[in-house]
Amino acid sequence: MANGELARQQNTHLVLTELKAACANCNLRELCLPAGLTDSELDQIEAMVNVRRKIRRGETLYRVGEVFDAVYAVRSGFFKSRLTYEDGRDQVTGFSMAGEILGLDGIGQGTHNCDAVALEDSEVCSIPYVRLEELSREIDGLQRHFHRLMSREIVRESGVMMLLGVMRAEERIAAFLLNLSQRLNARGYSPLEFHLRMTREEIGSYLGLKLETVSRAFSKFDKDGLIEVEQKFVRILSIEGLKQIYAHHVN
Amino acid sequence: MANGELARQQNTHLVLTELKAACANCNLRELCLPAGLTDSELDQIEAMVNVRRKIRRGETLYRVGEVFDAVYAVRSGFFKSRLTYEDGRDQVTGFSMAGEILGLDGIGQGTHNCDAVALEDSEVCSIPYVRLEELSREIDGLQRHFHRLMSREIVRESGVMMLLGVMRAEERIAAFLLNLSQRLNARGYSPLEFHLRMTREEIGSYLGLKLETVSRAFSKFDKDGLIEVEQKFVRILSIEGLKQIYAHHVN
DNA sequence: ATTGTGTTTTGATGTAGATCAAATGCGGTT
DNA sequence: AACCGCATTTGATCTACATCAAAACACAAT
Repeated sequence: MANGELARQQNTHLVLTELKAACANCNLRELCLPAGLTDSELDQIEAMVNVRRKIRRGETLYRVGEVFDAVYAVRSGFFKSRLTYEDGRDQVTGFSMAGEILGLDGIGQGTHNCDAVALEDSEVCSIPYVRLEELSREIDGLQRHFHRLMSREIVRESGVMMLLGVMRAEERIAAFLLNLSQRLNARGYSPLEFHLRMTREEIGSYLGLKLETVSRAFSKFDKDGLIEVEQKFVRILSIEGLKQIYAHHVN
Repeated sequence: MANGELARQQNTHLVLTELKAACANCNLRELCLPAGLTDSELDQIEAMVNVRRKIRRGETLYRVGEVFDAVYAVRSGFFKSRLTYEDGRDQVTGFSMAGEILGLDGIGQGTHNCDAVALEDSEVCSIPYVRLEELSREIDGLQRHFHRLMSREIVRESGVMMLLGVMRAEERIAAFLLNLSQRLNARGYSPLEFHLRMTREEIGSYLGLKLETVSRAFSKFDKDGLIEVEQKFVRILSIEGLKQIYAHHVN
């Protein structure tokens, strides 16, 4: 492009102000950041969040074995985290949407422990870990917030362990749909109608099921009037009905 | 006892000095604490670890819903962490041995998210979370160490997710034995001979299997000359053989 | 020693979900 | 419009593990 240079010059200013004002104006602020920050604390935090990065659908934010030096806040888009076993079998360990933090698994060994793959064009804020360490020594609320985020990830994972360890196929899928619904709701989206960003196979991998089993459960829920499914579009007709799926298990 | 009072008086001094010197002399120090602490930092940390608590076999260190105010370092003994579902089904989410940290799940919501049950008479060091927050603002190494511990717990759990999501029964059990072996080895115990502290049912719950399946796998491994099992006693005859169990899966 | 209680082993049978297979549908490319 | 590659659905069959059942064993209490 002939006017690429000009465009870039104009952008320089735009990008800088955008970065400077980023967190204060971000509608995901209450998800990413602790409440009750002073203006100067917010300034410090904004200075720390120094890079926005765009990830195209299908590309990875990081991969197993890469050096860990930052955690990421999802600004827009959708990710899966994936662990691949030596023989090629893989396990989706989580799905991340706007306002959620990715990369916490890397702190322990200093290298990333899974792949984070964008399931749609996405944007993340990059937060260098050494800066995060420094700042959380200065800002009590940030320290605690960060600890909470890690702890919640531990709790989330033990929930998945329970799902994989004790629930039956339809229970897992009902739980999965309810969880998605609730997270979308927390972000101001409809909890009753949404587009799945992942394939049946990815859902299956997350839930420890085969894609055919996922598909059959969707069809069954549809037939039973609990949901309407059409490809990736889902409408929940009965939250209560889904909840009951895993309430009346015969032990 | 008639001389209980006297014994307690003598103990007062003993206990205090024991606490004062606790971490510096503790043989689990390199598991619990960061390396390279100065003497004064070590003093501060020792002051923070202010309570030793004994938990009898079968008793709980904490339960779901209890207020979280401390994390615990296992000094001796063995614990399971357990999540109970509304209908009574439960999932063992982990086993903890000396030098490991319990309770990290509580930070997120301020209440414990699982039960921690002693599988044998055990002792823990109690570390009040607010003191830990304060100190990790002052001691960089402690902050990082704590973050690492949490991150490793996240990684451990995603490993279990893979185990539950993609492995077959015998693979899970081989992986379980190898993991135990490796952790015992890191603590100076024999990696090849050990006593299981948990029942077949608890192993099964952890691995998403029924106790009969666990028992059958043990018998099979024994018959195949990979291990010797006699009740809770296990001798590993071929580490390599166990590793191969989950190497040659037909995808 | 004896009784009781809980754990483990082993066998016989059942089943939830995997696997195999084929048809249908959809989005992107030429 | 026609084609291709990929995702999804649905049916038929298979199988790994669960379930059911019973015996053997370990350990604690009396």
